[in-house]
Amino acid sequence: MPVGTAATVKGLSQSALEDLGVQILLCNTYHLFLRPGHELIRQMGGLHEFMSWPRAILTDSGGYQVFSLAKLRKITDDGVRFRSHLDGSEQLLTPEKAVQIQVALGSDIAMVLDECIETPAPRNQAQKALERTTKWAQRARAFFLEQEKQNDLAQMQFGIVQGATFADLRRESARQLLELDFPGYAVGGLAVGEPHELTCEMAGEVITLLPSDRPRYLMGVGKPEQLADYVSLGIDMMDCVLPTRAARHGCLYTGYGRVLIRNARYAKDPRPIDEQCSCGVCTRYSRGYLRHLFSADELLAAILGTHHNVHFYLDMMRQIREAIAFGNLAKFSSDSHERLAAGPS
RNA sequence: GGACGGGUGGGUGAGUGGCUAAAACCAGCAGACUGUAAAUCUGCCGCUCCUUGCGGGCUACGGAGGUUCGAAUCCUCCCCCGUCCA
Repeated sequence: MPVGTAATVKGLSQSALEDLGVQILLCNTYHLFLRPGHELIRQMGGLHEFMSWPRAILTDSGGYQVFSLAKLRKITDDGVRFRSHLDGSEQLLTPEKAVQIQVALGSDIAMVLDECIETPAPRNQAQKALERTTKWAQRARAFFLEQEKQNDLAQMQFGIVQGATFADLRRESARQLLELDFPGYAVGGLAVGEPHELTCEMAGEVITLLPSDRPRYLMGVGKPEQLADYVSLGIDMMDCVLPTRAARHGCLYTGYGRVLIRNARYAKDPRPIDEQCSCGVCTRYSRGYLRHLFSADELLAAILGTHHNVHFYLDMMRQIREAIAFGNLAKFSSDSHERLAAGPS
């Protein structure tokens, strides 16, 4: 899932996203709540209509902002009190409020509000966040089911496993959430500081407990060379800002590593970003031209870079699906590790 | 011919006796980015030497002299640039 926090994937139009084959976008509850406001979006016909996106939308709950905006919030058992980074106003986000906002937005998948903490974290802190996340999930689930009864929602709600880097806490979290019978489950609070091996270990601990006939979603990952690892573990869904953000910063992905397009070595390079890539950028523009756009700080740099990186990620996932179909995901995974580590020519 | 104002590292431009190899910004070079406070952030950015250290040497604030323990900073002359007056 490409990330479109503020109802836009930075640098790409909705038609471009459709053409790239994007099936589902991630948008953000907290950010859309602050601006332009969920009631406004409801009045505009819901998020799909508002942003003209006919395909699926998953809305994150604001749980990640508990982590990323740690300096601007205070957390209590009731919910999270944010100091808005936009206007300084104080905003209270509770599990119920997060549901309410997402119902107003009308996303296809709504995430429960969770407490995402930095890793590594002390065990008692991890335990506390886990317990709160479970309690919030219970409240969010109850509130959602109530809303569903009243409003005939075309929306699903996913729970989020926490537990930092403690295997037993992760398992405990999963078991508690299973009682709430979510139609899909996410693993959150990973890739927030711990090494990749530990991310895999934690995801692996939990994945086997979660029903394989329902989507299992690892939140906020990952680097290109990590995607196949996660899928190998049983992960069905992922989202990440990396392809879009890195693109804006001049980091372009290829099948053989990253091209830091601002580097002087690419100034007169007539080749495309990735000679194996079939995207609209690689079939048309040279590295030299792209480097020029980035150097000159042109808008088109971000647009073309993002287009390529999103294409690259989607293509990576296509290849992974293909590998699964052919029964050689393990080989694909190790091969891609090697290729991506090789570095661009 | 005269009167002012000014000449600082690739650029703009601070600095008006020591804490200055010289602020800041830009450019340049390299790096980071994982449920987006990110078109952001970080490091390097005179030359050179090595036992890589808050290390040594050299060169540097238009030019040449001078004052001073010490000068980008003060003095003298010269050369440029701008504005104005003749």
